[in-house]
Amino acid sequence: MSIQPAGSSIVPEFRVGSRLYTLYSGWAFRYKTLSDGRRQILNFLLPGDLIGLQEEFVDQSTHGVEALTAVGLCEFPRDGLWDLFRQKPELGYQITWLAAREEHLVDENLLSAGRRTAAERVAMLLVHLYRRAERVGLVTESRTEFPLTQQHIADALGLSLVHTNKTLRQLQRLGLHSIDGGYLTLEDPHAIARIADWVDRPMRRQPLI
Amino acid sequence: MSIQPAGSSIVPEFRVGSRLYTLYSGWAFRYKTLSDGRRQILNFLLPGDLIGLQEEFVDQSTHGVEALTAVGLCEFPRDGLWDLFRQKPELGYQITWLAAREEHLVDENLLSAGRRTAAERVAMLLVHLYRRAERVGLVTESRTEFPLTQQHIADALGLSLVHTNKTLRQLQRLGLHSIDGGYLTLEDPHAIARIADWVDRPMRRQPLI
DNA sequence: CGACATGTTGAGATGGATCAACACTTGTGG
DNA sequence: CCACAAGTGTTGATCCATCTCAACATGTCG
Repeated sequence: MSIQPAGSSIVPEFRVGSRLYTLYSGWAFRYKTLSDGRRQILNFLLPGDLIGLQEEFVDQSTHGVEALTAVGLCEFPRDGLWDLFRQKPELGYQITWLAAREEHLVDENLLSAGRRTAAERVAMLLVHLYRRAERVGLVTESRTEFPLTQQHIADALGLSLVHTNKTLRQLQRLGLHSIDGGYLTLEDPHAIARIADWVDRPMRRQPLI
Repeated sequence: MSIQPAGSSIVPEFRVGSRLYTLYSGWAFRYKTLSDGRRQILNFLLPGDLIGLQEEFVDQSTHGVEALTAVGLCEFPRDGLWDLFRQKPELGYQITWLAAREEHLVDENLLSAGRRTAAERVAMLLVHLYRRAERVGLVTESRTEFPLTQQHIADALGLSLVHTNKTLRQLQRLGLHSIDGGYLTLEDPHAIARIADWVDRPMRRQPLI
């Protein structure tokens, strides 16, 4: 396993033939940028998530991956995914599981960016990340580490930084959540979930790779 | 293989335990809706695309799939994906290939919805769909069947129907494209690609399932 | 023929963008 | 130790891209 510091680039946005990892510890995110610099964060990565699967199939890396905190990475063997599928079909199945789940995350984010208002997007992001963190055991005493800056939130939601700030403050003033000292608390989980139009769907237990 | 008419629902938006198919012929799309009816189209499906993979892993279907034209569907064996991976790892590998590629499509759409202007989104959608159609042999004489209504385009781009119409007309007036009689032509592929900030990236040959 | 889906266009309203300041913290070099 | 720059968060004022509302045209289908 290798360790990388917060803010470092795990997969550069344009690059040929990178490797496949699982995120063992820490937070990261996938992103794309337009040629004039506008950036969209595609989804956030929590422990257990896969990094670099698309690069295996698309010849050029089309998104970057960056560390939000210090991260631990677990690298897959170099000899190719195809061999892995042949030799350990169970592992192949689990990789597909993770790929389908990540697509599900992007689906949710696209629904937000395309159809939700600013307040709904922010609420959705907070609830969604909180529940994901919860599922991988990152929540203690009703709060979770929350290493995103407002710029990250804005880039994830397709909003401007300024409007993101105003919307966050608005929700916080309503007593829905608080972000303090790098930790997120859902002060009124029911209300914030209602705003986000969030329904907690059961997912199968996550495979351990 | 089964056939379904245009406009029919292939996978309803909320449903437990549906099946896995490949789209053999025709056009379809995946979508999600908020509880008040706002709809977001996640991506369009062309021949060779997979339908229903997420349902295999998420216990409840979280997106619907609808046919745009009459479609031919090829159903995977009922006995479960896990057996398939074990017995035919090559097929498993190709399924993962397709899953990663579909995620790549959703990534692109999220970038559009989050960061592109209306004109850029429309340009991107037209170029992207045209190139995809081209890749599966649906382009003849520089045009492709184009079964989307403006409502579909609006729902895919996160725009209102009215603004979608005005933007389409604007691009058409500039001589960038034309949509006529259910067919799309890129009149000025270079210009429209520039607006879309589109770069044609090579992809590996698509596996035939 | 009427009902309905689809496309088109103008006018006015508005959510969110942009611009501009400023506060606070952290790190860095002198 | 201070001076300064850079990153982050906050807030008000103004602007504009897009939304909403409204009306109408066209084509299809029963």
